[in-house]
Amino acid sequence: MTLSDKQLELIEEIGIYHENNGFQPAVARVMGLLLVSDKPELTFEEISETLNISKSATSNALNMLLNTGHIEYTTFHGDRKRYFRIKSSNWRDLFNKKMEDLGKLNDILKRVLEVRKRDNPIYDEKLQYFISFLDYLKTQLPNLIEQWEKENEKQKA
Amino acid sequence: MTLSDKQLELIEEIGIYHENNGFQPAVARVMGLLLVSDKPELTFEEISETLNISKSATSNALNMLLNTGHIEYTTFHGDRKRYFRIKSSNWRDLFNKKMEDLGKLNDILKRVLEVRKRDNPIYDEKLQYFISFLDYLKTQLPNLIEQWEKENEKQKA
DNA sequence: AATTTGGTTCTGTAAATTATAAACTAACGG
DNA sequence: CCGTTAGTTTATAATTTACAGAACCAAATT
Repeated sequence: MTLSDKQLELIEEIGIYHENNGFQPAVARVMGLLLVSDKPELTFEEISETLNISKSATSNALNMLLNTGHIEYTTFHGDRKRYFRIKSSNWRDLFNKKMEDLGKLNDILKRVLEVRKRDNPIYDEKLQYFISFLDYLKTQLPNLIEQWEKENEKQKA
Repeated sequence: MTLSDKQLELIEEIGIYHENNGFQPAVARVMGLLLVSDKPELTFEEISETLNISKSATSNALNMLLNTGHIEYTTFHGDRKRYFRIKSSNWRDLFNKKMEDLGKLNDILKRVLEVRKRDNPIYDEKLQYFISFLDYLKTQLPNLIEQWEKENEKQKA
């Protein structure tokens, strides 16, 4: 498989994005490739060869991405190869994970307020403020998503 | 300075949270300490001793956090020590950074759609859907924040 | 039953990260 | 100007990570 310069460039950018989110470099490149590839589904061999990573690195990356639900595969009758693709539900998941992360932060911060004993309550105020914002965000986000879905329907109609 | 078990535990949790966000372990622990400490401001020495990290690690961590605007310090007349504390504006910044990151992702995804050539447009649809959601989120987030600020005013009154 | 295909698992290692200890420096106090 | 305090810088040690290469394995093919 050959890729255009733009595709190669994008794979690197997507790679760096995912590296910053805690993925290993090779794993991040596999995500990039599956995303920018003209073909939506690629085999183990295609991935390994196109990205120039060893079979072991490819195996590890694919299994990691399968386990974390980022990709999936199909097979075809009379063909032992697996055809990997990005899980399309993955987008919503990715967004949800970011939001969950904020939730985790919020939980920690609430415990901070419980545990530390500051003489002057002024020091707690800003933190309380942020916590309550995150709580508000959590309640309002579903509404926002609903609203957007409505808008989207309108546009289609 | 002595910390309760709960405080020590929280420092580790905050540490792990920040490590996942790309901070070095020692840096992440310093953030944790400044957050859970009963005293809002701590000296270099207190930080170094309480966390049991070397002077150089402490120096690096504090300078890194100063440079990235996560902490700040005050001084007092006739006292050469600096008193470090978490920048309170930091909370909003932290949230903004997460949102910026989603914006970055969105930019990349838009370019993906431009660059890859998939025969079947069905494969582009879900991605387009996600992109338009992120766009919508970007327009609506300021409103949401404004709304929350209003609610907050009401509560105070 | 031997070989090929489509991987997986194990071992070694280069490179990067993280932290330490010790030497150093700049400011102040006596 | 000598010692102490408050840190910084440098050199280096320890740990972790990320991957390649090779051996390995199970299913299908010849």
